Amino acid sequence: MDTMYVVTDIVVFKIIHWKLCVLIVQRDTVPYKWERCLPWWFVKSYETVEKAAYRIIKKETWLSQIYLEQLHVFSEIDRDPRWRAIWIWFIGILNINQVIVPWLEQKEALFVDINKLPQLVFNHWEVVALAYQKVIQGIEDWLLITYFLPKYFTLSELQHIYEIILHRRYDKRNFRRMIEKNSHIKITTYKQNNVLHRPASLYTFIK
Amino acid sequence: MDTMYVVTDIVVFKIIHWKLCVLIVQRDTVPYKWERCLPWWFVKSYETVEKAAYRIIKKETWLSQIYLEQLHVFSEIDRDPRWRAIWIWFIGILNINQVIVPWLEQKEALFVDINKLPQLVFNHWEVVALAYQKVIQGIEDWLLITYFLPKYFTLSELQHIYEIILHRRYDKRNFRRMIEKNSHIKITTYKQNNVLHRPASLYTFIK
DNA sequence: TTAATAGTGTCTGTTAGACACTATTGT
DNA sequence: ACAATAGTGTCTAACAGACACTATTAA
Repeated sequence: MDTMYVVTDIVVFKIIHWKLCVLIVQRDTVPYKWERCLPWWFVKSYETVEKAAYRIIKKETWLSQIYLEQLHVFSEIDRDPRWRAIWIWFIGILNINQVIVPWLEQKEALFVDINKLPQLVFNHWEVVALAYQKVIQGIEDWLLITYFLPKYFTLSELQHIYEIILHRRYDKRNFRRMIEKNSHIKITTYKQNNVLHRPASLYTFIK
Repeated sequence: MDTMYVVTDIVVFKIIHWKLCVLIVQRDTVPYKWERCLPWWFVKSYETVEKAAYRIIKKETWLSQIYLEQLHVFSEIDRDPRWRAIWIWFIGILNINQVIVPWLEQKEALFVDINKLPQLVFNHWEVVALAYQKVIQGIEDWLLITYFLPKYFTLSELQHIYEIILHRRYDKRNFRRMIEKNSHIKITTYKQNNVLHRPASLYTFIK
């Protein structure tokens, strides 16, 4: 009957400029002080691991809205020689309209193309790969994709995000037919405006 | 920076008499002493959560082989008023040939049909439901079903297990065609023996 | 009128599901 | 021979994927 530190770590995904990106921060504690890593912190005794994850995201991005889902628990005894701890990893998803305030994006926290990640401490690169696999699964199985988009979106945007994450192309007509059969995605009467071309109808998710 | 107790809990599944069953034990500590619950215990500082799960299963069943997979972390602060703890839940699967020694099965640990579970402490019933959902997912997505069967098995056994877990029927011919296309399941040259009918060919999983 | 993207229909090959009889073994 | 389960082929409807042109808006 031993007690341990509990740490929450998060792989935050967001599509930026039609690329899948991951939120990277700088460590402000030893070991590896100032090196690049994924957002993390200790879970406090008065909060759940989910609450801790929300708190960490808010500290790093000033955003209080994010989709979170548990990814995996790591509990190797020699991961950090100073403490006995376990690491509860989350996947987080921000939608394309959720912007991070600029000075934060410049100085401390930033999104990096998943294909151009810098060296990360510990096994963080492997965890990103695991998280990406789970996102792919979630998109094939159900509506995880909804969290990458705001409430209203065009079918081209939706198709674009499918293509980026699943790394394949869709034929526009076949894609639209697929969506028509999906009972969770419905057309609205709204349209895009201020675009330099025929405005697209906006769609929405119904859960 | 607080420390907590870490508990591992396991939902162990096994097909017995062609029914999906869950391993139930008796609590030997307060609160709820002697009531039915799922296998659990504290994670010690010198082991991972997985090692703890194996240890718990060995204590309850005397079996040292089991398939384990992480299910979910619960960390509500008021779940147990005596300690601040977090609960790491696992799914465990035993194959149809792995028997529990009889006196244990009678006295302390036993498998109960998932449709006839007794009252369980805490939210254990909900966790079983969550675990069952994940098993269904795992069977649809990939080869989780392999863990319900021993190394060699007949297609009728495989079909039977699919039918029990996914709660649907398959046509024998369509099922066999489906399996032929599955590159992870291969026929062997072995056959059943000592059966009162035409002996079936044995198949095996290649991973 | 042009530039830019939205929106639409058909054909074809593959797959999933419905369906019934013959084969092989032990007793 | 009988009891019991193994093992096999065809037809059809639904679906997935390939493919090219017209529609609508702002500038």
